[in-house]
Amino acid sequence: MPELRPIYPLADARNAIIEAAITVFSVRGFHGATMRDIAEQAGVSQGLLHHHFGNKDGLWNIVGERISADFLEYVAQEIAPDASPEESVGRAARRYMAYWKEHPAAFRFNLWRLLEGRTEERSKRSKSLNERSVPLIQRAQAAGLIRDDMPAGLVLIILGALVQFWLHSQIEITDALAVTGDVPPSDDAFIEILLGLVGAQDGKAKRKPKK
Amino acid sequence: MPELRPIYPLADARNAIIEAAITVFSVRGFHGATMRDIAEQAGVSQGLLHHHFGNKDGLWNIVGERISADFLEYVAQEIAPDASPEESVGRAARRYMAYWKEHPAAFRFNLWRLLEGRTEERSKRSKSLNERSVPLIQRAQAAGLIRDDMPAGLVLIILGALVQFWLHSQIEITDALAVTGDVPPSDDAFIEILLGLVGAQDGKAKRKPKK
DNA sequence: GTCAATGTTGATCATCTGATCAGTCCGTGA
DNA sequence: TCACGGACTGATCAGATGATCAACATTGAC
Repeated sequence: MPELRPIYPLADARNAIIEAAITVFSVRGFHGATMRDIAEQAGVSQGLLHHHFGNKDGLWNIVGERISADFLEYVAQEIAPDASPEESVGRAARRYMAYWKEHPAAFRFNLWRLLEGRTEERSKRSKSLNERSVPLIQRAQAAGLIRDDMPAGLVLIILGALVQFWLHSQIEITDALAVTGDVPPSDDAFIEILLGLVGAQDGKAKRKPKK
Repeated sequence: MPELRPIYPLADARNAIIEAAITVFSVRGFHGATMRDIAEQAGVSQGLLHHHFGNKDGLWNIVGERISADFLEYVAQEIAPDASPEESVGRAARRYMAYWKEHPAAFRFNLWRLLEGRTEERSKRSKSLNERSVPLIQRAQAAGLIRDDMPAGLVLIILGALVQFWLHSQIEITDALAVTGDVPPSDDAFIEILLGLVGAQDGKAKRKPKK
């Protein structure tokens, strides 16, 4: 959290602007946000945004790069190539959820970016993460921990999709469960359910619930 | 596709406007779309939009209601309360995917609506669908066709989330599979994989791939 | 201390956008 | 036939918005 209304020789008004832009963009999207909103939120003049980032597109792109880099750094360090497959898939899944949970603005920004379309570096961004994660799952498949009736990449996609949906659709989930009088599980319990879904399904090797 | 440049006593310019609005809103979202764009796309004057719908919000809401009603009608008729559980879950899942596949504009509009936040009737909208679908899954669970280690509502949510992700993230999916040199399955094959995921997992009752 | 480069502001511009409104056109019912 | 109401248009308005620019402040190199 950067200080607002920075003392003059603040090292980096630039960072304050980026932080403000993340906040405003994530709430209203590209077209809904205004340069004035962002400037006010950052506590600087509007002209300064153009001085540092050229135009609105430039600012949007910088915000996107910042978020991608931050996310990658946070998640990738948990996906060590030499980790034992025993608990590593669960650990990675929990870390993945934790990031988006702790950075709801970044989460929404990515949804906006998906729709706004101005994101052709998307695959480039996820490439390095895939190259770390997929072998992890392959090893877990080889160890009999993860079902091997589908490619490792698909397992990864399924886990990622469900975590994302879990985070942005609590309302729908609550509603669907309410039909039978159930209540949504906790975040950790949900991860356990996911791991059970993709766990090896021959009776014996079935995943035991965590303690 | 409504005729552009309608002859004067055209029964319904109103519908032409709604169709145009679906198109334009789905591409650019609420703030990105302009009343002029929509008017031009519909082949009418801009003033007419305000005459029929009051303001931009009014038009946005009408479009939302139109899409929701259309979707419900399309999907719900496949979910007969008296259907046998044998193939009904698969049929419903295929129909669900088919709708969004055939109506990509409606699909994108719903994503926009999720982000724009102007949608508190969302749960109301999905309620009737839940009340039809959940019992369907419960019966399939009782018949030993669907895994019963999680509530029926959660099975529904998981299937829905994966179909949606499947539709809007083909790029990510292709990338993740490319790591191991795999290619994405067809739509139908993907549905089969999903049913295998949530299928009862005791060796015997396992779901056999379709023909 | 001087000076150039960079950071920063506030005012201003041109354009876009949602909304309004007077007025025209057409069908309909008395 | 006439009058009325609704559909529709085209021009126009007021406000918002992205961008520009001249002027001032600050920093750091020499």
